[in-house]
Amino acid sequence: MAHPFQLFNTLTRKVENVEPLVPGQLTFYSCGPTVYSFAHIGNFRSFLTADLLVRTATALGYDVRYATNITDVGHLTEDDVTDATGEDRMARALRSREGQQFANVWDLARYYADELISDWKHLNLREPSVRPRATEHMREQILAVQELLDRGHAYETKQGVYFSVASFPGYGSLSGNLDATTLEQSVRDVVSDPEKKDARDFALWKKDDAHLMQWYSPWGWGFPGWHIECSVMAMQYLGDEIDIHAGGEDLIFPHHECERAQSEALSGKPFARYWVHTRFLQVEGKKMSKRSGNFHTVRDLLASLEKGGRGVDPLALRMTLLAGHYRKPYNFTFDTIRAHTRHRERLTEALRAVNMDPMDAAQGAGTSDPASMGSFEPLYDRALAAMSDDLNTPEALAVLFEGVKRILSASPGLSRDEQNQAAAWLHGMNRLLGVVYPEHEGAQEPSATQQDDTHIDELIEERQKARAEKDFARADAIRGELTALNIEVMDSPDGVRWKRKTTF
RNA sequence: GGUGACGUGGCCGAGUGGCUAGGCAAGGGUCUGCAAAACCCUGUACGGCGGUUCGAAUCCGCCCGUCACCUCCA
Repeated sequence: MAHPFQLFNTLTRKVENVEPLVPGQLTFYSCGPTVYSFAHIGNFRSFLTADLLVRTATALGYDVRYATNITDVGHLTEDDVTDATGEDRMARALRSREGQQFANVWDLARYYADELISDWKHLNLREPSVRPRATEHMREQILAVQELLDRGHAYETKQGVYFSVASFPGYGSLSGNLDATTLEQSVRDVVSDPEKKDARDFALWKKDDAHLMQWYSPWGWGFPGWHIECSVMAMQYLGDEIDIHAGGEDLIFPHHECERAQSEALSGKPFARYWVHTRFLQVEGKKMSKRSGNFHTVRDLLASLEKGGRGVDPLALRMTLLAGHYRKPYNFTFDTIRAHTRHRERLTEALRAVNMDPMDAAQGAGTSDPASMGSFEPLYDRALAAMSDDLNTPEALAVLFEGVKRILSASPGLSRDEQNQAAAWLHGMNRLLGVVYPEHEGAQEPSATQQDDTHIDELIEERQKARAEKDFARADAIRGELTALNIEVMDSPDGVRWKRKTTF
């Protein structure tokens, strides 16, 4: 391997060389969202970290097996609370105005899961090797809970089944929440099961025959605890010991701490070797929340202006999200989106300069073997080195811009050979970063509609005619009309091009 | 209260002991019927105060500020 793959491991609080269990292979589990609403940019910052991890590992030559789940069970908003205030997130979503279109929670979950995958593709995220869903692994979860009971790591009360934290000495080492008293105090003011033996114990199964999603178990009707699904699915698809486990920083505690305890109690082996956590982003300098008015879903940003969206180019959004290092606080702003929309335009210019049609660059995906990049190979190497170094995306982007500048300064005038080398480099950079051109069929420009385009093309046509007749007054008038439609026209030696102007 | 992270030019962001990324925005120029794109040029920053050192944005200490987790959240 050209570069050692290094990642910050939450467990050891150090940047470490990634040494997989089986050399050359990498098993990776990334925690997905609960699908009770549209995914927001914060969700995707974390999914993007997973995506970049997979791309980098693949580029380094690892054979990656990548699982990411969909949580389609509505867990309680407070894990321990058994009274009426501990409401299920999905049940709440169903009652909301938007949720009333769904017949039941199952429909709601299915709808948002589909939307998640649609956003996923727009943002050029790689498809996982497997995308398991919690509801489709109920039997395995019940068996796991039973196994924990049999092994003496869990106990049953009138209200549920709990994992006994005292039975697992390593509890707390991932999050640093080692102090039992602190934990006890923090859960003191919520209503909890009086039969729980230890305040830290968490639910494996909740008995509840009134819950909107319920299954039959050895303990009667109810539903599984939040953490058990990931243990079960990770172990089923990747094995008892996995190499890397990732998620948002909020998952360090309690989710990953609990997941780890359960899994290791089940298998008797270390669960994940490296834990990778993505920091929350801020939006316009503040924590993203609906109340602050800075809450953005991916679909709102990508949707066209006509449809009430912001008309952001999907890959510009992707680039904006990866412009900050995943472990550092990152302030997401519209200024930054604007800057990256510009970068996308330059990238498109570069694709043109090397004779790649930006719209179907994916089809023409020629070779991107570093050897065929010629003098661009060092630039690829630097980007790969940056990504290998704990996913240093800002550095990798800087390398990308350097290469783009190099291509544009030399063009026109690039030889056929140079064009091919530059094209191979751009393909390689796209495989690594996914910001050069879309990789999924139909993932580009969800904002554009056929109708708009026809009208615009007519105006352009008319203007061209006027220009040919040297009727520049008429040509400029049409330009004005187009400008009013937020269309910018660009004349060039090889024809007219136009684009929608950024309006945010 | 406990634990942790971060503070770089107008803005976004690398760098982590000497060689001082990259981009956006701005100003000037080339090109163009106009405009855009593109290209060329200009711009020397590291929260504060001490300390270590021949030399610190980079190491150490203190202070100030911002954020996060400990409680549903990616």
